[in-house]
Amino acid sequence: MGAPPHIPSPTLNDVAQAAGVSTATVSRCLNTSAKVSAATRDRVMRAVETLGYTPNFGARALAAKRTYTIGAIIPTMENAIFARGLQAFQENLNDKGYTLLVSSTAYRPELEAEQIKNLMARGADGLLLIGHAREARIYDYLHQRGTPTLLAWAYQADGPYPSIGFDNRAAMLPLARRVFDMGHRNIAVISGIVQGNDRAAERLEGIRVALRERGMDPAQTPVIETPYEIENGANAFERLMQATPRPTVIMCVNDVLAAGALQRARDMGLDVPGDVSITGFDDIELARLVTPKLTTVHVPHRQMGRLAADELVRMVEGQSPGVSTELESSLKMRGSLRAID
Amino acid sequence: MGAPPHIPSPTLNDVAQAAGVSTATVSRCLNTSAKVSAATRDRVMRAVETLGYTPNFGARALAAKRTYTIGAIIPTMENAIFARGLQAFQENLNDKGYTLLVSSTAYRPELEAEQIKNLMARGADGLLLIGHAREARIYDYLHQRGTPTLLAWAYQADGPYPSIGFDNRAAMLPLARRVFDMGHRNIAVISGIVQGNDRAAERLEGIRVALRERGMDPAQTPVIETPYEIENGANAFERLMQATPRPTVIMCVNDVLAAGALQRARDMGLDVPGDVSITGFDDIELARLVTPKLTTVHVPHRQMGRLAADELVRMVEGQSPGVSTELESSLKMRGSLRAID
DNA sequence: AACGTCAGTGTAAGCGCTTACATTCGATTC
DNA sequence: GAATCGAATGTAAGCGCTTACACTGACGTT
Repeated sequence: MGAPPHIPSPTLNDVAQAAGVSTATVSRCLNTSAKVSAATRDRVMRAVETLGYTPNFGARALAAKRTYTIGAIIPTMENAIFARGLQAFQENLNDKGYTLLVSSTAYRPELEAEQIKNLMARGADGLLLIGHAREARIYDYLHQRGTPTLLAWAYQADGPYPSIGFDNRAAMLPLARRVFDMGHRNIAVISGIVQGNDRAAERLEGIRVALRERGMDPAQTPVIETPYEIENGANAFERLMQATPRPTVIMCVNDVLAAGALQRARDMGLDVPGDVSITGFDDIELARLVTPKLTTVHVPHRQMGRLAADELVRMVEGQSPGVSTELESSLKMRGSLRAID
Repeated sequence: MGAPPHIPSPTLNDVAQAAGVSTATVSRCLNTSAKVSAATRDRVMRAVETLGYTPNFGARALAAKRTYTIGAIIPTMENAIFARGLQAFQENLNDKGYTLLVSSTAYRPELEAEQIKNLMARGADGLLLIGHAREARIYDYLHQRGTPTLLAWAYQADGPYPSIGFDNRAAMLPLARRVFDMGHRNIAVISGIVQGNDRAAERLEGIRVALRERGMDPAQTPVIETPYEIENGANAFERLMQATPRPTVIMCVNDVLAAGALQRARDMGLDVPGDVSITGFDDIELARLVTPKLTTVHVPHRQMGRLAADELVRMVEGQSPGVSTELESSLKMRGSLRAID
């Protein structure tokens, strides 16, 4: 190994000297592209190349008050729910010359405020947040700072900030209705933690609306709230199946919990959908990997991510005050749901 | 909405004025904690609170040449291979007062250099990279800058940088041997793209070593290289199964590809392991979700992430020159592999 | 020939922070 | 009571960059 030489990174000034110009000219070459003669630009670029110069991000942000960085805060990186949408978001952002900074709250909403501050401190030009449910003081802070903010994974026409996504309640409704139409009357639900999570809350509410439509009492329907994790879905399933009479269908508010339920069903020797039906929500890849494939609600994650990037950049660049977009979801009927005969 | 007031963030100076002290004192309160009287600290902290002050990260980095930020570059965020290990890495880092910045190359090694520069420009104090395979000039750059760097997900005693992980070849070997012991002679392999990916390359090599041990010619064994994606695993499976004689086992270098293979097997009406066995590698959650559960090689991802954070922080803080650690992997026999009788 | 114009370039003032060094002042020592 | 000390605080010099403004000189105009 030997002692590292530890050469400090070359600075703008080093480049300027090497190219025989002022720092202003180098900066202009690197940024505004215009206003520099071709000959000079060549010389500068060569110097940049030779020295292996990379602009210091902090210094640049400090001077320009602009970072071309967008921050996103999601509840979790561990399961795939946000991965695909975020990937599309990032790709689109990169195409537009922006960089994405992601941070996760591990489903602890109380951490969000801190993470927002962190991203702002790092100079984020705009923010992508998930869902609507958060303390008013966070919105106050954002509004005061004038930070362009877009809410995703949930659509709400009259929210405090523009949003892009779908109406989680309305999206769950057709699935719940279908479940009834197939003859199920004994329903149990595995939900995510509803507190601080409007997506989960709305999906649950969608099921309740359907129950009421059929003259049933939502209070009679067993619901287990549990953090989004496969194992938790499995445990919830096992508990729910102990009720008498046993549910004929377990509706889960997302595919991850549903996959856990399915796994436990198999481990308990129960046939799905023979002994019990299971439904999910999101239509992540996992839904088609398990056996039987999950009946679920398809959400256009990629499209959502792409559109979110479009709109957020427009907001950051002052070309849009922030427009909300509602996306369509659709039912995916697969093997895990069967009619009661 | 109304026009946003757009109040600029309060600065250190604002806090200093509010507390009636100099900026130096405020800075000391926030950082070195010592050297400030209790009374003053109280006053300052109150001012910080009142103003909702958050230090400007760029300015701080610029002045302190220290960011308490660690950068990590992984091949992909989309599938779970790195998620768990990285989660543990991040948690441990946070406990130590560091922040993690992640960026992904989408399995395009040529993007890595750029991302490294980006993370360095953002002031990363240290770097976590995956595997050993990369151009020498990247190592040169890192070495010249003296950036503490740790390589993970692969162990190599004599690599250019300290590494933490396991010997991918040695980890694959027992599984391959077991496959032979169970009577399989007609083997086909689905591999990730080997180019620029030493993990995939070594795992593949592990299989070849086992083949040679049994006096078989690795050149006779069909191998399909394909990017890590479920769908690709599925397609590769279908192609491999067209060979005559048909393989009795498809060994995949990771669980994601194996899950794809399994899915396609089912879609083709083939029974696993009745008609064909399938094996994976990594033992991610997915391996236990599919039916049948995947026989695979278990890798202690969480432990790896945790230890990586320990060591990298030690390196950053000058307490360690960088020590490599080899982790143990273990065989997980599950339903997707069956003996030939 | 005198002038205005403007593209190309340089000068220098910060951006918000940390920290080496200087200063202050009460307590301690002789 | 003067000298010494050290804890607490202030002063101010940058860190590497962007950008408003100033400057230069070649060109076209009149």
